[in-house]
Amino acid sequence: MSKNSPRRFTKQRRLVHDAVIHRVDHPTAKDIFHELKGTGIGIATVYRQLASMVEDGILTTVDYDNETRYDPLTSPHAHLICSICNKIKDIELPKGIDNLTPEKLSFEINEIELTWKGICDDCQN
Amino acid sequence: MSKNSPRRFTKQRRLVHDAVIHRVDHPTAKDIFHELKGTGIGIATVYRQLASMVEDGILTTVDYDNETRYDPLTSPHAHLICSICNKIKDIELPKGIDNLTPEKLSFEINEIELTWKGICDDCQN
DNA sequence: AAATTTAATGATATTGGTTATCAATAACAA
DNA sequence: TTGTTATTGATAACCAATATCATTAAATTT
Ligand SMILES: [Mn+2]
Ligand SMILES: [Mn+2]
Ligand SMILES: [Zn+2]
Ligand SMILES: [Zn+2]
Repeated sequence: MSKNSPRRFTKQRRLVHDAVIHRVDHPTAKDIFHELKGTGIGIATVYRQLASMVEDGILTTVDYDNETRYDPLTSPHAHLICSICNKIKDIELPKGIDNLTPEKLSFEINEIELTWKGICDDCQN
Repeated sequence: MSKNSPRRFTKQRRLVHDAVIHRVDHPTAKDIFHELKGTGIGIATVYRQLASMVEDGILTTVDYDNETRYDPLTSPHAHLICSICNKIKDIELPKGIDNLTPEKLSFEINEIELTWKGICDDCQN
């Protein structure tokens, strides 16, 4: 949204970017950190870079179980969260959802968050 | 859901229950603790009692900003969250929402979570 | 290609929400 | 009343996330 600071193209920024940009499983900062273990990157830098990518609109966040997860899919979509394995799956936002938006109120809507929680097919035994 | 443990009616349980059961603003554990400041109740007990009330199905939880908030409204409903004052309002779940449920997948849905984030009328200046 | 500027890094301390520990207490049953 | 044991409260511990700060290294200027 705001690009007011001159962002330097560090090797750490590239590392975090490349580690998260293609992932579809909504990793935490620690997940990314562990993936980059061999590079010597600091945990604080991972947190900082992920936060700056959110600022830049490259990532969105998904809060689950009081932990921030990062999502490279920035277009509006819904989620399926398995309460057993905690996996988060992207799913298409239902077509008619915008028609159901409460417009009577003077609430200025910026964002919709739709999540179905349950048990994924892998965990159904 | 499960009432497998013999729950004792302590005065602390009554205090927490009475402090949260009629609230409509989705308080945190610390909010309840501060409301009960004069009673000498311990912060750990507040956390424990709130958790046990969730177990008993008396409360539900709403996670926002990596903090657990407690909700005495246990029937399915949606939320409006103001990203400025962080107030959470209950709102009716749109009628047609169940028809939009993704049933193609073999995902066993237990719960729906629908939240609109934006700016409440009070914060629009 | 230096020299300069300063954003970014990494180690680590700190914060804040939440849970674990455990001796003391009190609810409940006998 | 007595015995059992769930619950309490103080506090240590845990964990995600942020703040601090000396050092490093992009980016810009000589
Ligand atoms: Mn997603
Ligand atoms: Mn609610
Ligand atoms: Zn699963
Ligand atoms: Zn507001």
